[in-house]
Amino acid sequence: MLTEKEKRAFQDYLTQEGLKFSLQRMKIFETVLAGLKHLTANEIYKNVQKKYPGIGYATIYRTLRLLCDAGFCTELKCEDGACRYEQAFVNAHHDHLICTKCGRFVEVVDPQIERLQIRLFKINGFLPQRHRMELYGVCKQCRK
Amino acid sequence: MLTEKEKRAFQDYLTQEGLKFSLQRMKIFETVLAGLKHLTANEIYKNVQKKYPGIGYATIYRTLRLLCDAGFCTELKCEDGACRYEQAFVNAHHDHLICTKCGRFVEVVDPQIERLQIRLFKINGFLPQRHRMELYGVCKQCRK
DNA sequence: CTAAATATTGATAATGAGTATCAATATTAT
DNA sequence: ATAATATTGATACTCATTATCAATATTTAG
Ligand SMILES: [Mn+2]
Ligand SMILES: [Mn+2]
Ligand SMILES: [Zn+2]
Ligand SMILES: [Zn+2]
Repeated sequence: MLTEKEKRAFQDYLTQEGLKFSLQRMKIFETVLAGLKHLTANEIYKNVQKKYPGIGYATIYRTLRLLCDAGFCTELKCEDGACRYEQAFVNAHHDHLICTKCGRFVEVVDPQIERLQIRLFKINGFLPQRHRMELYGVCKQCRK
Repeated sequence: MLTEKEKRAFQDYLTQEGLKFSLQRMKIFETVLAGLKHLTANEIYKNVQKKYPGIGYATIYRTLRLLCDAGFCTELKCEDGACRYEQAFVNAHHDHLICTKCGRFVEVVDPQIERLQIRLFKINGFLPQRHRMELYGVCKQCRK
């Protein structure tokens, strides 16, 4: 699931930025990119620990910040108060449908909505930067 | 800015729910409904203190929760990690354009977007409950 | 290949928002 | 008025995240 090309891109980024390579950084990068999506920092911590016990909490947070800054990963501030992370290497921008019963995330993009959002920015004299749209409801499985 | 009718609605709500009237509750209600919008709990705390020194932090949080449950007020989980509150007595649902330079909030509703959101729920087998849409950009003033 | 320069790490203390606890006090019903 | 009950403020606590710092690892220069 994680290609050599992606690993190299990460190493190149570190070099470009004058940062040093470390095994913990690579393990976190691998976990975030190859693993499940929409994980909290704590879930990522537990995942990385399986492969690399002894890793510190602080390193998880530091590296997640690094990955977000580098654009390999995006942060999603959730309603439960925690942040969830998902790889942004392959996946481009998308929004989320979230089940309020089971927490399921469904990724969606509606080009019409995206266009109307730009129009809203324009109408109100804003220079568009980014947006966040979350649709909360009950998924099919949870209604049975 | 705060009418007798609104005050009475609050008192009626308390009675209906078997809750008791208190001066601190009324002061907080007045501040949230009459004051600025999109304030954090701490900002509301400081505002209420001007009129009612000695009020406790816990009472602010408790009453904000009460006001949200009652539908007088809505909570907006912001990117800076804090919640912001705004009265919902007059104002119905709306979304926000937020300036990333100055923090200005502009309230918007786009009926077309709202319709497309419902369609997205349907397409994905979700029972719609609510949504949140925030558009981040740079406002006209901040681009000068 | 060393050794110096520099960045990273993990442990842990600190922060900040929000919640839980509890005895003192206020409101309401009788 | 009195008893029953809810609310309050102080404060301890939780939870996610950030800051600090000495020990360690990586990189660079010689
Ligand atoms: Mn996603
Ligand atoms: Mn608003
Ligand atoms: Zn579900
Ligand atoms: Zn602005």
